Amino acid sequence: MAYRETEKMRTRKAQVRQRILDCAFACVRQGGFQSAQVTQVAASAEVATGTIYRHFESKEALFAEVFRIATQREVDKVAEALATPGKAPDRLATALALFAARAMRGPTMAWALIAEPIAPKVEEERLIYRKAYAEQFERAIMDGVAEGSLPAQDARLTSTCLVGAIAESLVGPLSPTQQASNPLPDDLKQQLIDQIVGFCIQGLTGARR
Amino acid sequence: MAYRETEKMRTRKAQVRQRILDCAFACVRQGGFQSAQVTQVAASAEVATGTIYRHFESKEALFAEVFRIATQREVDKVAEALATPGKAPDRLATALALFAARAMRGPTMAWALIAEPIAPKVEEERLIYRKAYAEQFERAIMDGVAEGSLPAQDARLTSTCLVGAIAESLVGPLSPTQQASNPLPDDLKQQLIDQIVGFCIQGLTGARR
DNA sequence: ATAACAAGTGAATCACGATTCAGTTTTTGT
DNA sequence: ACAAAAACTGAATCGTGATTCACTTGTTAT
Repeated sequence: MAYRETEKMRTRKAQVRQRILDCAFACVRQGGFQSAQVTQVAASAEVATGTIYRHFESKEALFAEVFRIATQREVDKVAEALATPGKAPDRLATALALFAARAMRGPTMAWALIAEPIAPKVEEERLIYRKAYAEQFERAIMDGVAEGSLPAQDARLTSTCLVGAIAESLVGPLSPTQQASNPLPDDLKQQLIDQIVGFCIQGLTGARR
Repeated sequence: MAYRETEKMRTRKAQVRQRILDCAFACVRQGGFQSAQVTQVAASAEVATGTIYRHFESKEALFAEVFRIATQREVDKVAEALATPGKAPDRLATALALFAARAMRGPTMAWALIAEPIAPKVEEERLIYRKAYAEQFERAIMDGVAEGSLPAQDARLTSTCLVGAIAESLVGPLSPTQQASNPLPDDLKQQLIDQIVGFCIQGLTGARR
């Protein structure tokens, strides 16, 4: 008898797996899921195509995991912003601005997470992602209603409207293509974000801040 | 010498072309652009695959035209709703409700027009479509600002937020898949639409209607 | 050193759908 | 009826990219 899996090997395997994940992530960040090819991921991770399949069930499985990781990051950031002390409208404004700013900094990834059409298995992850967001915003909105800083409303619905308004105004008409060609200067970006957040908060509170 | 193109033939050709367009339209309505295959369109129009290429440059060209037609229909409806007499907020509320109701009645098509990712040539059409919408809503918002029924704002941006909020709340989380499996009863649909429009108008005016 | 097994390789294969095109049918004017 | 010109047909081809697998290399225990 011989070869027994050892700690060293387990570590090395995990590293390769991680490198593949990182490279896949980079591919998506750069060109979205559409342009993410197994061959490219393999090349940039410096492994053979076949190796990908030693670490992941399929392309879909790999990218589902990439999606999950990217998503978790964003949701955590939003959760963090919402966890600060203060009245609900202020916390929401902060979180929305953060969400918008991050989407703007990485529009391709934002588009990929929010709207880009993808394989069913990845789409499932998107549902989870959306639910996670909805829950964050919903909770804050419900806090606001409870403390009287927001009028009564269907928190689930309005949280969805928030995400839609931001997503569309950031990655819709000012779409991926345009983003690459004409990057806005920072001050205009900030102004745009302020306006979008203004609209959203007004939609929630019925009043200008 | 012989065959000279005759009126009869020109008509017949136009009919075939139209039948292909109609069937392609039906395909998109049913399954979005993603699932629209040339072979299927041909089959349902009862022509050979090759015939499609006698009438259209390419698959992209065919679907670009389908997109244009579907789009024009929607934009016309919105334009009509906005053309009624009255104060801007009321006209906008009517138009938004109409937009939402139509999207809800045909969610797959709505998704295809608003957000489904597609070939570049079709994407170009989408840009035109979005501009057409933006122009309609923008004009109404600017009317409102002028007549004092809306506070000063960046009409372009807010009109985009409107579309995003509606699109996301109708075809996002309550996505194509879900729509098929659990169709809402009419009264709840109406209620949902009212709430969405409420959020939007509040976002514009800063006040409940 | 060697046996036993796992991990890695990448060219070959497969899947899928758009597109082509040689052959067939239809239409038209004489 | 016939020849010229389209229009139609659909099986074959092509392109693209995921997936496989026979083979090579690396690792471990004896």
